[in-house]
Parts: sequence; C-alpha cells; structure tokens
Amino acid sequence: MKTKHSDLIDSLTTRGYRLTPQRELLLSMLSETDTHLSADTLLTRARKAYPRVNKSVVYRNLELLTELGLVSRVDFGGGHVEYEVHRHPHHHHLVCRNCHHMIGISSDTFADLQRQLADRYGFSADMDHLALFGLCHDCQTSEPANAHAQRSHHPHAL
Amino acid sequence: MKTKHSDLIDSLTTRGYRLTPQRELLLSMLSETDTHLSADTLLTRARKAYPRVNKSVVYRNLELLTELGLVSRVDFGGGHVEYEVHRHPHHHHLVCRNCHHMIGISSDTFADLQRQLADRYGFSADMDHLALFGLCHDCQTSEPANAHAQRSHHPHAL
DNA sequence: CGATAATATGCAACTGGTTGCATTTGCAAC
DNA sequence: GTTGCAAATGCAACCAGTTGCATATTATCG
Ligand SMILES: [Zn+2]
Ligand SMILES: [Zn+2]
Ligand SMILES: [Zn+2]
Ligand SMILES: [Zn+2]
Repeated sequence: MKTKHSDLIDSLTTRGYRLTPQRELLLSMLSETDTHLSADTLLTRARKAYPRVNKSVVYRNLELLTELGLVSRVDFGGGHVEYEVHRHPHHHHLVCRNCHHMIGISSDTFADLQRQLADRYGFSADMDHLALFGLCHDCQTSEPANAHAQRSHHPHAL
Repeated sequence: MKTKHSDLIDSLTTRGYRLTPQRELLLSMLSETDTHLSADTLLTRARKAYPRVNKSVVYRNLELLTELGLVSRVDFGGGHVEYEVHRHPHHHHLVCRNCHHMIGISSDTFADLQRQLADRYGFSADMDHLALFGLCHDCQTSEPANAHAQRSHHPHAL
C-alpha cells in the first residue's frame, strides 16, 4: 500500500506539518501492517532502521497523527493502547478477559446505541475504534482454568 | 452508610481474606463517598488518617476488591482509572471530550447492544461500568474554543 | 493466652510514558 | 545556494504505577 503511505504524507504536509524522517518512518510502518501496533513496538522497530529515534518523539507523533485523524487509536484498558492507520469502515473489538481471544466486529453493531445516546442525551459518542471486554463463547461455560489469569491462589476462596 | 461498610468487611472475611487496618480504611473511604475516587486520591486521604500506608498496598487492595466484586472500577482512558463501591443498579458515563462534562446513564441503555453481541458473536460483554467519550449537546455546535483542549497552536492548521 | 504459619505490608528498585528545555532541522524567502 | 526562524527532536529528569522480597501482622489452634 504505497499509495496510502504517500497520501498520508500529503495529509501532513498540506496541513503545514513538517515531514521528518521519524514521521515518515512511523507512517510507513503503520501503513505496511494490517494489525495494530503499540507505541513501544513502533519504537523498537523504528530503532532498527534508525537507531537515534527517541521515545518521546514516537509518543508525541502518535498523538499528533491521532488528532489529525490519520491514525486510529484503540484503548485496550490497563494503559494498553495500540495504533493503526485510519481506514474505512471502522471496526471495534471484543476481547475475552479469560483467553484474551479478540473478535473484530463491524461498526454498525453500535449504530443503534449511538442513535439512542443522541436521542436521549443529545450526546454524540465517538465510536471509531472501541474495545469491549467480556467472555468469548468458549470461555462462558468454563470461566476459570483457561489460557491465562485463573484465580489460582487464595486457599479459602470459595 | 455504616451498614454497607460492615457488609463489605463481612464479604472480605467470610471469603478468607484478612481484615487489615488498610483494607478497612479503604473500604470506609469508598463507602462514605458517592462519587468515584482515584487510587492516588485514596492514597493521599488514607495517609492523613494513617501516614504509614504504602501506595503498593492501595493498588494491590483496589485490585483485590475489584476482583471480588466489592468495588467497581471505571477506566476513563489515558490511564485514568477510578473506583467506587459496587452498587446496584449499574451505571455508565458519557464524557465530553471538549468540556469534560460527565453524564451518568443507566445500564439498560446497553441492554440491546449486549443482547446483540450475545446473539451474533456468542460474546458476553462486561457492561458494569463503562465510560464512553464524545461531544455533549452544548459542545456539538461549537466544538473548539470551549473549556479545555482547543487546538490553539499550529499556525498553518486549517 | 502464646505459638505457628500463611498472608499482607513496607520498602526500594524498576518500568512505561510524560515534560521542559537546549539543540537541530525542515522549509520558505531571498 | 544561503539565511533565518519556527517546529521538531533528543535528552535527562520526572511521575504514576508495578514487582520482588524481607519483615510484620492476622487468624487459628492447642
Ligand atoms: Zn482495531
Ligand atoms: Zn475466551
Ligand atoms: Zn460510575
Ligand atoms: Zn461538552
């Protein structure tokens, strides 16, 4: 997707922001992958190509690119945030709190809710890229004892 | 709400967890307020009564109390998390990204969505205490230039 | 009531992310 | 091409939250 990459660069420069090697690198890493990447992963990868890049630059630019709408941020909770280039249509994620399996869902699943919030409260909700937690189908029958995070410890519990 | 407080303590001890002064203090602070409190606020307040309390204890106990369902956590994004005693019925929050005004809404607003996610994806979503971002009624007409966070800076922007 | 064992706490080191400031650099004007 | 200046970067100090471990405390049992 080279086109996408140069489109992104145009978006930056025509709005008066400078094209720096760090920004170009970030945008190319993001447009060449089809999954999300965390800031930390982006920093590590960026340094392979260009060892001087500083973490504050990565964070500041991800912030900027998100504000400009070129990049979409998803907050997985507990401070875990990931980024991807902003594509249409939007999508959201259902994350299993037991096995950590992740289901991608289309944004129109939220259309009714969005309308309801607008009607009842006059609130225009941002529904670009959400993550909801819960239990996936497989984990509902047998909540504990799967992949991760079982409450192993406390002797008395239950 | 003294009753609530002693109920919480019972919940702890009958499940085999010890009643320590720190835990009692946390629970009483939480049950005596009707809003959310951040871990940091709880730590600061706790130290007034009991200067030795350590921050790791506050974080660890909030984690425990949340897992036990005695306390409800809400993630306001950007690493900002708050806690309150778990009450029924549940509620959620709509937070304006412009003026930071917060609207509390009843949990049944999400009932349809929850059902839909169960039907379509077999996913049982946790809908205890969510925060959604967006624009409140007043800020939709005049997005920038309100209370906080206007894009003051970049000269070229737009 | 005193001993015991397992849990909870305090502490100090560490981590991921943020901030302020001095230096560098991209870009436009000459 | 050179110059000038605002914007962007690198750096180092900082901050909230987490982790491992030695010490203190709780609840239980004799
Ligand atoms: Zn996504
Ligand atoms: Zn699962
Ligand atoms: Zn709430
Ligand atoms: Zn508002």
